[in-house]
Amino acid sequence: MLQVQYIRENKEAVIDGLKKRFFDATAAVERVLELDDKRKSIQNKLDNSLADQKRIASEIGGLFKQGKGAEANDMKSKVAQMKKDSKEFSLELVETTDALQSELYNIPNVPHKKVVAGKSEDDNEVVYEQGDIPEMNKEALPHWEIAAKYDIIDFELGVKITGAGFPVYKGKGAKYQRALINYFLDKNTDAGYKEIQVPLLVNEASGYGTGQLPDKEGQMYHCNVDDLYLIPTAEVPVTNMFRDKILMEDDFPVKSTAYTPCFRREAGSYGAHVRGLNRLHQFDKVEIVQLQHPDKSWEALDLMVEHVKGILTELGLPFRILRLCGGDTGFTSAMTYDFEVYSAAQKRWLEVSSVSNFLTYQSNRLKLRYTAKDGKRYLAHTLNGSSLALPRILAALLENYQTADGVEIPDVLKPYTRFDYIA
RNA sequence: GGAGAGGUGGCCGAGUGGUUUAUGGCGCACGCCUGGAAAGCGUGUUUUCUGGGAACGGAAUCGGGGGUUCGAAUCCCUUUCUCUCCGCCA
Repeated sequence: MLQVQYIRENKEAVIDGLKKRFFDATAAVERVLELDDKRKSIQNKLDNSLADQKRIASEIGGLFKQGKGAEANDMKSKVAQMKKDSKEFSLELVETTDALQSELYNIPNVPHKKVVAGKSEDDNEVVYEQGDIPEMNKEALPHWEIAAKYDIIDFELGVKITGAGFPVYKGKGAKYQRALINYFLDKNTDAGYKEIQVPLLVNEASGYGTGQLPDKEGQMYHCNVDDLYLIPTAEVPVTNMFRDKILMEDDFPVKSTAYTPCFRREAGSYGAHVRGLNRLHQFDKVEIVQLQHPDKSWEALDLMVEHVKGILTELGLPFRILRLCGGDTGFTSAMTYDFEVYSAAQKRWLEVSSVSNFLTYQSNRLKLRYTAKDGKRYLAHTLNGSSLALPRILAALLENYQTADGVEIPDVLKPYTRFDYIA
């Protein structure tokens, strides 16, 4: 969430910036400032009342000590009304703080100045394109047919075991996926990211920390008995490792990478465009997360984009990079780049990575701070991105590398797969 | 799952209702001392909110939440986590 102080000092800029999301924040900003003023004045009254009570309590203590019980009992009656008042103040304070909090939860991050206004994905800007769109012959198969032909991914079997959106990878399909995971993790650790293995179930506090709760509750699977959520992305456990942390300025950058399965309910989305591996309830993803000094986060975002670019280049997939418009940029992000690879047989672009800078929006909620050289504490910046999401990469690799005799493996992956060909 | 013991500051560790300050130690920072250093001595050292230009104040904070009391680290309720023993288990 945004910081009240930031909103106060940049009121117009916040309102203007959010217009790029077609989000009218005028009223919400006013309410935030009013609630914050109210909170301060109540806090003041409460503090004063408590200070008086504290003083009297110690006076009573002194009187008892001196054996002046009668005087002490007189003073006790004086405190009764003060106690009543302070009780009321503290209830009011909680109420006001809660109201302020929920106003703040409902205001999205302010897009960076480079982000263009726009309502939907149609307004996203293509900022980079690489690789030729492959010319496939008419017999070129979409990946779900390739998967069936070579018996490497079984969608029906997944339906039997669990339900739609939970494919079973078999033989070289399973190995291919494992090879990709290892390859991605190696690329990330080579770039200085520390490899982490995290829990796949998280508690409520973690869900709030990264903003999945309370708004997107329906998108996560929930284990009711234990009140735990299956992670929709490694971002949740990895970022929450640093919840309530105070780092030293020299600790930056903190770079983490983790492979995890991801679980998403994706309610109501069925049909042709979610066929095969295009959209699943369970999928694998390798994530990169950075904690950054506020002065360095934009540079870090660019480097993360370059990093993902490098991987896609090695895989030999044609791709493009989009800078998302205001309306398509995630609620918590100030700027997001999406990577899309071209799926030759489906003749469409598939999103395989999303790289974002959240500035202090996440860290404010996480209470993730650092101590600067001047001894003061500031919120850190957080960034994350996928490098990469497996299923659509696998789909594109299967489709783009198919030949009449089988599916070739990109050279860079051969040491990982330990086979050169799927036939 | 059963029984028991615990959670105190950056760390260790004392503290069974009341002295305006949570004992003491370690670590860390600064100062004194020194030719320089160590030792020694002195000062400071949780975090959050809040008043103030600042100096300097006020409030909260002893795992979390609630209660009793004029007053709670201390008593009561609740919750969570850790440890020990037993049981189960890859």
